[in-house]
Amino acid sequence: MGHHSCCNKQKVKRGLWSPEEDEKLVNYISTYGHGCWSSVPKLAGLQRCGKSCRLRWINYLRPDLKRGSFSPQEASLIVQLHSILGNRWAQIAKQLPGRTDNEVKNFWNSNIKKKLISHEVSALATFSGHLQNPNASINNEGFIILNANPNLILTTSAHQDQPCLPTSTLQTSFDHLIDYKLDQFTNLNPNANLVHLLPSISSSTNFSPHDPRPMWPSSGGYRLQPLDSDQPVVASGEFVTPAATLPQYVDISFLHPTTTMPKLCEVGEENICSSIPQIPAPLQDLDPIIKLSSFSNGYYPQDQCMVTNQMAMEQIDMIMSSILQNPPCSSLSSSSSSLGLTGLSNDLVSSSWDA
DNA sequence: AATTGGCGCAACCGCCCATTG
DNA sequence: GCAATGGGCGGTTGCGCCAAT
Repeated sequence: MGHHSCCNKQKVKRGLWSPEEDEKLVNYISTYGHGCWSSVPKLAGLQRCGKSCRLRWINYLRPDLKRGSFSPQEASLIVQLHSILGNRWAQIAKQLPGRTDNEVKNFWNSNIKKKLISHEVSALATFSGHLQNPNASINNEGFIILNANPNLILTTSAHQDQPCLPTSTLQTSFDHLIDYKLDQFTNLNPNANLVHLLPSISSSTNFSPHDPRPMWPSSGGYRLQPLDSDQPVVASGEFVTPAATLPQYVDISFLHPTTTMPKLCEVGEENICSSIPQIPAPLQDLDPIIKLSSFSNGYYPQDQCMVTNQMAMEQIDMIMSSILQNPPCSSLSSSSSSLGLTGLSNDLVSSSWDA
């Protein structure tokens, strides 16, 4: 596994491509096209494997590639598409003419991700502050209650790069929380006890997948649910609110009190769009302190693969038209607010490429 | 001037999936 | 139906550059 048949042959060169090799590959593909990649190296007079030739062409030699640093518009688009698509670099790159998935991935990992981490650390400071706030409390069932505004809840995300909070977070120091976050980002602590914040379904309820669906609360708190818990059903990890950053304070007032949570088993790729409530109101009226959130589209399941292409494309269309209509530096705030994207994206797009 | 550490990026690796014989 | 093959994708590695010491 790993190597294709053409790569197992003798005399296959690896490593950086020389200008001479580039020239041979460009000349050949310009004249004949690539056809079957496995035959390209032989026909082009290269001692490379076909896969290597393909990669070199796609990522570097293609004439339609756009070289140079990413523009603010491109960076803005990447941030917003990533909040929808996750690490689907090829899908993201398709929305960026002249950019490759490799380029987008590198840009994210070397530039934006750093900003995310630093932003999340500052968000955690706020989170910690709210936990120490007498207006926030945890009741005896483990619900976080924000008494001052019952429409504000704490959310986490199951997205990759967006780790959940440890249960210990709620009892221990802020420093511990920061350490934990960094561990998560560096994969040093993958087996930590994680929690999702779930709708406040009573833990005393013996809940089975065939029972009536629980309701999203119109107020009140969310219950902490360890990811590795043996606790039954209680929709453990089935649905979490989407988020590009953690922790967040999200206005759930748009969720109608009678909105029902679909069961995971009921939400196939074909009908998830209709299952997900749309956001009727922008978030710009939220208190500034809660504008840490990036709330792309109501909520979606823990498994990001469940997000359909159709849903993603609708989002992408919205984002792209918004970006085209609004120069990012001057008006991204309003455009992102209209998309339910706040705080994080603005900071990122205004600073991530400054250097 | 030499060394070191961080960073960006090109390239490779490992896997998945579709196609083909 | 099955194995071999090829294309594609996301994750990871390692090299080279550069700034800091």
